[in-house]
Amino acid sequence: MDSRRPMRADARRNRERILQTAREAFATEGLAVSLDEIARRTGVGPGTVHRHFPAKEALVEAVLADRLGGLAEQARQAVRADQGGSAFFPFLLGLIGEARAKQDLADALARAEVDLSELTRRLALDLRRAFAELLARAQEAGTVRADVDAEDVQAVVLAAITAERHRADPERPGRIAAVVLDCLLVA
Amino acid sequence: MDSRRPMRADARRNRERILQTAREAFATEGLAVSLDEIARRTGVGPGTVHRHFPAKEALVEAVLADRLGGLAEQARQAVRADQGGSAFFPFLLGLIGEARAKQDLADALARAEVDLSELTRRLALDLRRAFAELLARAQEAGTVRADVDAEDVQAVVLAAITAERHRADPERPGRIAAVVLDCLLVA
Amino acid sequence: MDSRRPMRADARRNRERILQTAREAFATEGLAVSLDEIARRTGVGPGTVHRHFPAKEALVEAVLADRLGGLAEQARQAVRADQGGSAFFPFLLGLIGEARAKQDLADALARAEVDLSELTRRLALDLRRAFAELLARAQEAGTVRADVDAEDVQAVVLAAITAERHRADPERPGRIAAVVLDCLLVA
Amino acid sequence: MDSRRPMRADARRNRERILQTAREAFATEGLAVSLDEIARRTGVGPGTVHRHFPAKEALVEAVLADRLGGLAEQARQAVRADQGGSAFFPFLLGLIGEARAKQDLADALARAEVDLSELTRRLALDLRRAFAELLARAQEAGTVRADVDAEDVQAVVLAAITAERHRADPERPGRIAAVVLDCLLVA
DNA sequence: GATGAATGAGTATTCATTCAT
DNA sequence: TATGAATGAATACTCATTCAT
Repeated sequence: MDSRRPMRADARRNRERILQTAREAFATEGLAVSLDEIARRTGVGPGTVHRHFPAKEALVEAVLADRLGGLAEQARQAVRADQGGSAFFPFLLGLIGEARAKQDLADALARAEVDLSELTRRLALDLRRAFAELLARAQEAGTVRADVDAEDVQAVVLAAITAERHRADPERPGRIAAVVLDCLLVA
Repeated sequence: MDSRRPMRADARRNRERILQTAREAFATEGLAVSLDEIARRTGVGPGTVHRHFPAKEALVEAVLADRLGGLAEQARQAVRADQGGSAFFPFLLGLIGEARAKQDLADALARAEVDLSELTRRLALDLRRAFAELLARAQEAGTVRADVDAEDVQAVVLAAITAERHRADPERPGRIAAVVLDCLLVA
Repeated sequence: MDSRRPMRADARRNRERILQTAREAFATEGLAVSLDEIARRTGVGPGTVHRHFPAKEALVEAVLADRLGGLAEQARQAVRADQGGSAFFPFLLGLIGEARAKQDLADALARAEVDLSELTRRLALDLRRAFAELLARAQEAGTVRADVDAEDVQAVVLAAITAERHRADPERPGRIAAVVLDCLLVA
Repeated sequence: MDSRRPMRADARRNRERILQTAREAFATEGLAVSLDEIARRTGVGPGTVHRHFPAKEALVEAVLADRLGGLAEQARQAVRADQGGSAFFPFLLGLIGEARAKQDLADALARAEVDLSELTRRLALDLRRAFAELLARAQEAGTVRADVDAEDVQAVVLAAITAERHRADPERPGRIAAVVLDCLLVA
């Protein structure tokens, strides 16, 4: 395959549809969903899935990369919109809110540091950088405690997502996450 | 199995040994470990595993119930030893510390509320009650914020475990968990 | 599995039946026959084949080893029955005659020297030794040319089998093989 | 494909290139090489391979026919150059020597008589005729035993190739083949 | 009760072949 | 015509579950 040539329109469409199916399947049912099942739900043959993603791991990674890419872009936007650290908490809450609907985000964050390909590592780094920038501004503004770093914040976000997932209160969405995030405030 | 008749001594011993093997296997390698493998490690045939646990799910639940039972007992001890809410944070930190070594604890807590059998639900309730008692005392003593309930605390503990698992600092074990737990302190 | 304990009677029977099916399938259709097909023909599930032969290569080797073992035993008998080199040509002709019916024998000889397990190598060596003994006696008796060794003879036998396979004359079975074997006579 | 119309120049060129790739691939790696792989190595799409060779078997046959055609041409040259049967053994030795480098020749000879198309059968016949001519002259000259026919000789050649392949002595290439060919000499 | 052999549906992956672009 | 994407049957192998010994 000549990777410099753009993919044929129908192929690209199929690739997107498979990715979409996989994203949902992995998010709601976990990574154990079989490729045959994903093919079936997408409405293509198993061979088509394999053409686009030579091994299951490749599909998992593609889903992950897609997610990380989106997050990194959101983070960069937040940096551009930021005024004196004001974007920090809203960004985190947005992240958590999104994760409530799409469970795979937590997986993306959780696995971001491990066993991944070059592309994925680069995207994770992009995200980390924007994260760090937002954090630094909030710390300068004195709203966030000084003894945490970007990785800590990422861990806390993951923690908040986890908490939210297991203590979802339909009446007050995001409440428990907000409680957890409180730990980042200056004392 | 006729549950009214006590099990033969050797049968009970086998059941315990299988449970022990499964606990360790699930904790270190995840639920994907095969029953044949658990049988092999225990030194029994696969048929024996099936006799005690008719389906894999039954074994998973038994491991979970075992874990929850242990936690509930620990919690009750903490209640008995408590002096003016003093046992609250040490108990949580103990929980988190233990979870660092044994991954299945997080799963136990996370799944405690869902899809489980009568026995498991009862044990989860026992745990919840002791938890609530510890929390109430700490809130009366004024060390824990008043706007959280026992379920919130459980979610925060799960959050702290998650954070700790993804931000493990060998030099300062428990640091990020402590940061997260800070959110429970009165403001 | 405790390999010191004899296999259960029914298991041994199944193992033999699978081996038998595989022998015939490999001999008549080549190694490309699928394990599922062999299972089907034997009347067992694919899992049963896998229990006895963990990978396809293991089954191929088992078939091969079986064959080599039989050949080695035949060769040793020929050595015991030999009188002044008299057993040499009859043994070779017997080999070739058998190979006419069972094609896998040629494969067994051909692959005997390569890529094989300890067991297989040992059996191949046993065969070679008996072969060499028969050859030495025939050479001493002056019926076989002195400038060939046991490996040469094996190659010539393989050659004769090949020739026989492609020049099978139903009226005079073994004729072309006999012609080829003539090259071993003293000039 | 309309065989009455000459192929377009570029199409013919593609056909040749695919054939060339297949020849090398089959010779060095066996028939298991996939058509996609052959397409890739040739630098065309899999559809193009299929256009020229509707099924894999057709490609295999084409390679075979190509080989047989070449052999027949060599044989005819040998006949033209022959002086009183002098070309017989050199031709056979040349064949065997070539087969040492290119494994597919043995396959070509071995399969020449079976399951093949009209074209292939005709080429095989051409080869057989030239073979027979060489043999007749050598028999007239009294160097080759009278009780073998052209098909016998072909079988012996195949046998010698097989022997050579399994008893290759790097120090004396062709030795075992020469030993086998000895069986054709008059006694 | 225990054993471990057998079952068979299920998994990831490959590849000859078809067909839309 | 050429391309390469899609198809889907097939392959080797796994494993929860059943059942004869």
